[in-house]
Amino acid sequence: MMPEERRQKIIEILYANKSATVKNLCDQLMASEATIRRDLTVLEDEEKLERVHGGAIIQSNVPIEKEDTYNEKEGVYLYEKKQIAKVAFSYLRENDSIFLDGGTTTIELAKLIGRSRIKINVFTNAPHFTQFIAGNPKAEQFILGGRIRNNTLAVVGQLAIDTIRRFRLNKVFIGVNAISLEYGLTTPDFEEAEMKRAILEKGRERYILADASKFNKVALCEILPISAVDTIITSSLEEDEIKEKFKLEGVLLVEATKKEAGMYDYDGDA
Amino acid sequence: MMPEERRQKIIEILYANKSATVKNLCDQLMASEATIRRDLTVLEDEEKLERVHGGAIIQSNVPIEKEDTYNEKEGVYLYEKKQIAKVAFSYLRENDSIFLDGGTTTIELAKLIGRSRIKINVFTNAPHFTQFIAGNPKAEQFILGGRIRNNTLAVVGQLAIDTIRRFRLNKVFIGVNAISLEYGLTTPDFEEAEMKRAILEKGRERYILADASKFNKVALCEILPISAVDTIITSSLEEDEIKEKFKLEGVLLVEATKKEAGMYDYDGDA
DNA sequence: AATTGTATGACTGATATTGATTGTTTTTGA
DNA sequence: TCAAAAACAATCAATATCAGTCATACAATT
Repeated sequence: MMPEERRQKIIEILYANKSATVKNLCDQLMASEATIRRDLTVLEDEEKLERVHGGAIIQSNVPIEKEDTYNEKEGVYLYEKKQIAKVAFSYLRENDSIFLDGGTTTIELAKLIGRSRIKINVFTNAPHFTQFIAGNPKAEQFILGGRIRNNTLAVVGQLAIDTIRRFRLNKVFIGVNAISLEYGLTTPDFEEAEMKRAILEKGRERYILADASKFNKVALCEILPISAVDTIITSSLEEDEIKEKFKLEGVLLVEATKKEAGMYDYDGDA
Repeated sequence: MMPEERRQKIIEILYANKSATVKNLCDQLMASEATIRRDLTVLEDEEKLERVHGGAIIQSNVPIEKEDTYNEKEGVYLYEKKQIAKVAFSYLRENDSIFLDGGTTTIELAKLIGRSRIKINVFTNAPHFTQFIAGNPKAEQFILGGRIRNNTLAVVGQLAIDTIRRFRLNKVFIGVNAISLEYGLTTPDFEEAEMKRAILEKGRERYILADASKFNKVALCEILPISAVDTIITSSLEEDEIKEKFKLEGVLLVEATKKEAGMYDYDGDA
């Protein structure tokens, strides 16, 4: 078994049981204690679990605020996300009806909308976005109802999917965890995948917001193939080769650090 | 069982039963008294419980974080709201299904739930509450869908009212702007009044959270008469006369700064 | 073929956890 | 108030778990 594969299984076991001992994991994964301990160390560094004496426990307690301040320390990714959000904002027009999917990139777009005075209807499945968007008195907000996943704070479930089908959306903006030419758009959680698919199917213009780190990755749950979206907004990619391949799929790849025709600039408090 | 796992279970047992003896915990967790005592010492250092001779009780006086700066304009009322929220929290039990109405008092209750580990289902029409409640991994959250009023950030409208009717709620907690014996509960916005009425009609136990400044006031839109609620939790009122009149209407008036039977004390030095 | 890098498991001294035992403190009830 | 009972803290030895080191295995690269 490959190391990554084994670590993925550790996470799965932890999500199922909330905790696991080292011995336990050894038996299930046919690995030595040393290997399991090394895996746990790696996964703890990635903040995917919490080590305790004897094993590990899952800490599904990941408030968005914490994540935000974490990224703020990281710096570089937050900057990229802000750049991507600016480009996405430049695609908005007065009287658009848009959908904003939950995520750390789309939240930057929500903040931009909240600081602007654009007249717009915003649907979202991310309850915590509303306080940012509310800063713009000309924005009308709608939230999907349903159960909330505590770690991403996104609404998921059948009620939400049923509701989204009742609206006509002009533009939809979705964040994903992984983009691959072969496997399309994928994300780790099944219910979120269902939700994102339903949203994409309702949008007339479909935008994916994803920084460069998301490319050529695959997560557990399939959303849709690449061809199901119109535009991917990302931070700058090194390889031109990748861009060409996306063009062949009928997808426009926009890089945040370069200007494209048809965009107008948005500059914070202008 | 791993130490951390066992300590989490201790917290769970305490939330379910409000208190536990050392012997009791020994039996449930198959550990010696020495081990349990050590666990209790650790958990007390982490301020997750309070040790007493013979065992431990829950002590939900959670560390106050920076959030005060956000609400600083509220000033003296914020203290009253926190006190009211603490009393409201003391009415919660494991596996309750509650509704939390949007408002500046109920948000303090949301924060308490988020910092606790009580197992509870929370329905709300206030999207911005979700990030607080998400701090508690054992809380399941549901949000009503619909249009959001930008000034209160509460979901209103027919879709939300239709949705709330599909659920059975154990306890509902509502904030109001004005309470009057003659005119009942009133609030300035028509749609919010509709919403609050729908919620109150669904609740088995109905609690109103209102500080003393809300009494003997009338706002534009009628919600329901006083008799439609079971308990009003408020800060201390000067006049005993008022309390008597509420009692005649079949409403229990609880003052946050005084102790009442049936409440468990969760702030030792209050 | 030699080298580099990574992954793995075995080993070892260090650290943490546990239950028993002891003597001390607190509670209880006459 | 006093004495018995209960609960407690401190200590110790046995056990479990941990982190670090080393040698081996294997694949990719030189």
